[in-house]
Amino acid sequence: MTEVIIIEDNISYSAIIRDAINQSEWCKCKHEFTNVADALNFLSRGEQPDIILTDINLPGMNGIEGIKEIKKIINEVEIIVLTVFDDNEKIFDAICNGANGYLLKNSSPEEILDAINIVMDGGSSINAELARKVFGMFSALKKTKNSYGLTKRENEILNFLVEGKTANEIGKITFTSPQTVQTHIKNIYHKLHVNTRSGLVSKALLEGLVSKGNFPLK
Amino acid sequence: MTEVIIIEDNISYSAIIRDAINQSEWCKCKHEFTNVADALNFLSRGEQPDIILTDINLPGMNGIEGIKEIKKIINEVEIIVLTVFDDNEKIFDAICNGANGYLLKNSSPEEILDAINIVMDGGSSINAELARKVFGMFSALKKTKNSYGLTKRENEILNFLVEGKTANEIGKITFTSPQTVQTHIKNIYHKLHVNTRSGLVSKALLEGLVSKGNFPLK
DNA sequence: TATAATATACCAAGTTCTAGGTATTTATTA
DNA sequence: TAATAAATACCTAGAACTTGGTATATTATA
Repeated sequence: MTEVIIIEDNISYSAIIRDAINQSEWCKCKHEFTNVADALNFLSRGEQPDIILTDINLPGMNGIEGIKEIKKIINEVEIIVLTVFDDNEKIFDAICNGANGYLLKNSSPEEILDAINIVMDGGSSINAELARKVFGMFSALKKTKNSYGLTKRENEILNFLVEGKTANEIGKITFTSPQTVQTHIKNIYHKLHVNTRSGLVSKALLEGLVSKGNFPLK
Repeated sequence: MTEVIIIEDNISYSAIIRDAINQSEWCKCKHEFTNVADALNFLSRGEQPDIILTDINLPGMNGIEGIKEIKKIINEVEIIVLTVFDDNEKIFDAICNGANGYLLKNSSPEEILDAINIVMDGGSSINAELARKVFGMFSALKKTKNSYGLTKRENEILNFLVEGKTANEIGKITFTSPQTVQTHIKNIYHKLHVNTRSGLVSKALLEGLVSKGNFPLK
């Protein structure tokens, strides 16, 4: 029997979910909370639910912080978040904190039970609309246009710099003199408006000017 | 009527999918290809399918490169990829290139039709197992923070270094001597096993040792 | 073909970094 | 209280970087 607890400040919505859960035969919800603090209090008494269904926008501590605190108490619990469509930041944070279910707040009892089922089965469940939003953000991120007009050679050298190599080392690799490499670096500096090696590397990575595997996505 | 084309080198699996699609009333597949080149050739003749269902491991050009090339010809098409479970890299690449459906290669005809439906409806579809894998990688990423045992001061200085500041500048900001800053940097080098400023900045960013907003996740 | 862009290479002065030290003060912890 | 960790500060020599130049051969491109 899967045990679920709910953290949701809208008590009427919370009641709907609870009832839906309790009507199933494999899943029960005996405890509901309207804020994270109460739930943490409950968990620290040694209770171990299988699933925590939590809202993100909660009074007091929000759901994201809540997830972090919950994981400190029990790490094995599965977390499913309920979110509104426009909460881009929050969805990311939830993913990073290890939630395995993502539902829109208007989800039907069936959708919620489905998600619980999938998560208990070892999968992750994400609503199709949210999935498109999440994927869309990743793909937008990857459009690493070389907007600074670096040449092929400059780009090659930039990549070596990001790997921490010195002008000397790069010269040996590219079979050119270190002075030539230094000249290229000088030109890159001017194009990117930086004046330190570290600033250059930082800008290159943060703006996706170099492609380190799937970075910045992994 | 939704038009689908399939790119899949396993012709028997391709046939199963095609038949399943053609048995539906809202979706038809008239063209199958065993490699990307043939599909590109087809698309460049002006054909505009709604959905491209593509394998990732293909002979010749792989599915990821394929997606890139396809997008160059028609940008509006929806892409659903078929992948094996262990293809971590590939899944990321597919997401980054804007695919909106992710199915395991053993997916049933029903699952595939479901995915097509969701994607045509403006959502994204991802198999629960793959979703957990993807989310798990993100959350693992977020946990690599400061595993090198940097002290508070070292961490503070690391952040300034990532901003491209010199030891001198950092000294002025922190009201300490540049020599002290230099000593801290030296210690950071030892802890992170690097020996250049650029290598340090690179490692700090790539491993999430510094927190620049939600970077590296946005 | 003329022009612009790219890649190449060097000079030089001043600054900054790197790596090896030593050493003191201030918590923190065993 | 003794030991440890953290932050502080300085020394030195050699390496590397930064910034301002100049200059030539090659390759696109208008």
